[in-house]
Amino acid sequence: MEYANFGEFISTKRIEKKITLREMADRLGISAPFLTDVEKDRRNPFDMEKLTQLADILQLSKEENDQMLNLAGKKRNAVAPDLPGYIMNRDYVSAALRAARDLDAGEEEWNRFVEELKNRKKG
Amino acid sequence: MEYANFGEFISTKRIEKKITLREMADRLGISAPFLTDVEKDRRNPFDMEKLTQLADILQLSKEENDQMLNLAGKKRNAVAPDLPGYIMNRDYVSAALRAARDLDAGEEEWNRFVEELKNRKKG
DNA sequence: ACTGGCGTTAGCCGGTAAGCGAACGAGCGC
DNA sequence: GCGCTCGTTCGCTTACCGGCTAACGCCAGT
Repeated sequence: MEYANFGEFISTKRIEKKITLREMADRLGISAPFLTDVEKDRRNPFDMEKLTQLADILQLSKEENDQMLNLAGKKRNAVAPDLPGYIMNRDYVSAALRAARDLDAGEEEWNRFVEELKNRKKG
Repeated sequence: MEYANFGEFISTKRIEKKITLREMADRLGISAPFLTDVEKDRRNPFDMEKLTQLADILQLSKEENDQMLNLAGKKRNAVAPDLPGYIMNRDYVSAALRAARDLDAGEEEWNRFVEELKNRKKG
């Protein structure tokens, strides 16, 4: 499924699960007005803590969760909020990203990297 | 060289180059008090535009520049500010980062990725 | 002793974001 | 018609952050 933004995503998922807006707000520990604003894309997505709760409440699959995180990042015009923690303080990751950027690595090259990782970890 | 934080880095480099604080502030288009605060690590590092100017003023090598960007990121508790632009809107990069995280990829694996990239682009 | 440059301090301002309570309008069951 | 639930709007408070001006204390030179 395609979603225009983070708010639309969580709104759709919430309604699918037949959860009321006020109930979800309660479960997240926020007010209903705040939640409706986020769903309507008038506020920024939540912080990671609430995003984690959200994934639990909405029972998201890993794919859906990744999608949600990406949408959360895009609205903030930043990287998905689960990634900085991994990149930060791993200077070799930063260095690799710069190398990939400077060498114009494309999608296939990144995918090949992932495949090799999987093979190596499995074998 | 090791630097405790971004401010210490730019302060050290500035003094090495025998540039006065007020002069550097002028060149960056900011006030001297603001600059001193940043050097003393009491304010956040600059935005990318000023970081680029800074690299030019201080005549940083690529390695020094990367180091500066990493330090700028750490102070903000975020990824180095040159990277989000590359990661964002490249969902395959986000996906690869998550895969690497979940598979516990180590430094050697990331470095191998970079080496392969270099070989492929060169050959 | 005076000046001038240097880094620094203190305090202020404007913008933006998180988050809330009060109150509202629409729909529905009785 | 009444009352309830639901989503929503309005306006407010609080906090942080970028950036500034004014003014300070410290030397070095004259």
